[in-house]
Amino acid sequence: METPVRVVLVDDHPMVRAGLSAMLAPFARRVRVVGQAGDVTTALELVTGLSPDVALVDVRMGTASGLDLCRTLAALPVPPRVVLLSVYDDEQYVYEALRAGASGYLLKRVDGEELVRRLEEVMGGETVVDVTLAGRIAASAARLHRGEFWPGAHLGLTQRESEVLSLLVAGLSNRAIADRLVLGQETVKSHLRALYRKLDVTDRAAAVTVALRDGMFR
Amino acid sequence: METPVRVVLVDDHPMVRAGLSAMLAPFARRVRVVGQAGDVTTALELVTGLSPDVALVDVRMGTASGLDLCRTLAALPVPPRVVLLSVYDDEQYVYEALRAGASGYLLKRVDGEELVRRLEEVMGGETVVDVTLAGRIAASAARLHRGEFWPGAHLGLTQRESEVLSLLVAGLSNRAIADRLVLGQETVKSHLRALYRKLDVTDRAAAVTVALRDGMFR
DNA sequence: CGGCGTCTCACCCGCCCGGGGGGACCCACG
DNA sequence: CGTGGGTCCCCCCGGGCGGGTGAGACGCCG
Repeated sequence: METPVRVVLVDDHPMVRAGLSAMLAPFARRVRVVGQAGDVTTALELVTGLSPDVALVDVRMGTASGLDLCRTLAALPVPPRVVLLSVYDDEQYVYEALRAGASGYLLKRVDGEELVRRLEEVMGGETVVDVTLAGRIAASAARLHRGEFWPGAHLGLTQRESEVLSLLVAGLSNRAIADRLVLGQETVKSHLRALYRKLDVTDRAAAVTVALRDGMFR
Repeated sequence: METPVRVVLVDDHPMVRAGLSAMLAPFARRVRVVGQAGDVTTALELVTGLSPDVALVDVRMGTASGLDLCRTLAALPVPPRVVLLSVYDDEQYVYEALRAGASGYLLKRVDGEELVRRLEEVMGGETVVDVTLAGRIAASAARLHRGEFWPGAHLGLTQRESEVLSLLVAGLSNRAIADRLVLGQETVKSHLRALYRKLDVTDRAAAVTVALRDGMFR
């Protein structure tokens, strides 16, 4: 066993910090919490002062974004590895996180043993992503290979229909949709009819309901 | 000092449970954590078996809703007080929570001292709401006193308008809405016009988008 | 080459819907 | 007691929308 991983916790909830500390306490020989911060400024002071191995950062700290902090930390002369913690199991966030320079993206459902193992993996140079997310990312990658990448493809919508639907959800009229997509409104009506048939609805309001409930758009 | 408040923790994140335990540990004489559950079923077993004073429940447990659990617990022969914990500082959730039978709605930013005090207040029969939320809710106290709890009340919708909107989201036509509510469709149109004005939209599709995005209906 | 699906556009029809009036009743509030 | 808001209903009107049908252009695949 090597020297323990030195970790700084960054989260605006005292509760979460206490939870992390408590969870990591039994593994003190492998992971050592050397500091805690509840906001971005003290987090920066702490990291520059202590030069920890890893900063364990919440992605959503009230108003401030953990992603921004991640970028800031990654730009330091002696950057720590940054592992982001989140409750959002959304693929998109993972991409942003890794692009922001994070070495890991874990969900808050992890337990102590798992967390310690992941932190050690990060120290070994690996990039760790929560397993459930990793699975989904793999699945969506597979979909990409099959060519299904626009929202609604799983319902048999064509790309164009998906575009029309997104504007419909945005509240645009047929005329406005036509202008936006540089089409005649008759064309838009054609797409809408196909859309209604595939979504099994009879009007635009119901189509919006189906689309939003399905999670195709936000 | 009376006997300590007996609390059961319900949260799908082991970390949060650990954090709560750690935060409450220094106050063992006032609050005692007698059990922890990571899912709804074990939570039910625990509560029925231990009959705790308070169940401290996360509103958002992965897929399951803490609100549903709250309703279930409130329907038990010997119901515990239920205090919901959340990261969402949205008035609407508070309404739903209280309607679901909760005795409290606290944000996860609370510290140990605060939490202990709140739990004791709950045991005293009070209904506790996070102070920042309480302030905002006080603004609409008049509505609360009149018992206006329907979805959309926070946007100034009347109860009738809310009913119409819900059927609109369900994809019904004006005629169908009128039949369902036993009204003339001219009346429905009246309500819809008021609705469009309040939601700042011009047609039903946009109204559906606003309603669903706001979380008024699912 | 000849289907097949997608995307594009057109014409016609019927009517629901949005927008503008107005007016009735009831009840709470001042 | 007046006033204001909520609920309910009515009229008219024009346009947007849903529904049907048809067709030309393009790319794909067997």
